[in-house]
Order: sequence, then structure tokens, then C-alpha cells
Amino acid sequence: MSRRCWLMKCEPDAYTIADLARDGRTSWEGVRNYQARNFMRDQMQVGDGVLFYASNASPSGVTGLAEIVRPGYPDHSAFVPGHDYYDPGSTRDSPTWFMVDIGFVERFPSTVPLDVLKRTAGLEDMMVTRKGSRLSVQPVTPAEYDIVVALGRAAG
DNA sequence: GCCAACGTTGGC
DNA sequence: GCCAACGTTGGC
Repeated sequence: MSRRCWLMKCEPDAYTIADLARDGRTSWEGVRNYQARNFMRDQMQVGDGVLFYASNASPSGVTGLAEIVRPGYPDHSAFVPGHDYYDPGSTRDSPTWFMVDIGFVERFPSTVPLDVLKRTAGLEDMMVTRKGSRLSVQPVTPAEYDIVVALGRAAG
């Protein structure tokens, strides 16, 4: 199977690429969107590349790279009453929500901002560059991934 | 903080 | 199954 690549969004208030660099790896719990859930549960494989995207930031954009270190498994935060991510519809016997673990790969010298992504040739079809795209876990092509990596390493 | 765009919910 | 109302996302 060919290389798979992803873009995963997170608000800096919640978690940043610097946090991931410090922690080494983290679990990606709390995704409550079925399309994103399906990608994590069904398609992500250990070693897949991840563009780490800071949303609601100044500027928003790709701040570094991660990789999948554990494929999809039930999001146990959904089972905990009172937890921010609690969902009574999800049970241990029949979990609704899934998560993956990601590991730190690289922090870019500076953010590759969304407006740069939007005007870079070859990235026209990336979901994140399209107006109104709210999906927090998105597939990207290896070609798109490589272009963003080059932008990230060139920046700074 | 504003608000447009989106996904989900629920009445019918 | 339609679709209006609602809550959330996320750029600005």
C-alpha cells in the first residue's frame, strides 16, 4: 500500500507542536465527527505522516510534523461521565468514537500559514484551503504533504 | 468577538 | 425523509 498522509487540526489553547515535542507522543481523543472518526478507525496506519495544523491561531497553519504511532482504538474519554468528551451513546462494548496516538517528528522553524497554503501551486485541492472546511482530520496526498514539508523547512 | 459555514438534531 | 433550528468550528 502506498504512503498515507493526513492533516490534523488542534487549537493552540488545547495542544501545540511544542507540547508534542515535549511529550514525544500523545493520544488524539475527543474527535466527535463521524468522517474524522472513520479515517482514524479505518485508515490510519502506524508510520503515516501527519501535518500538525494549528487552528484558531495567529496565524493558523501547519506548525510541524507528526506520525501515527498507534492505529485506531476506542476513545475511552467518551465513557467517563462528567468528562468534557463524555458521550453516553458510546459504550465499551460498542464504542462510537475512536482515536489514534501520534508521535513527534519535527517542528517547523515557523508556521506555514493558511494563506501561503492557499496560494501555493499544487495545494489547490487540499481540504484545509477550501472555504468552510471544518473537518479536523483530513487526508492529504503524498505530493501535497511533500510540498508542505518543503515550505515548512524553508520557512524561518 | 463576530459571524458564515457547517454538521447534527428532532418535529413533523 | 425533509428541513428548520440549533450548536460548533474556525477564519478573520
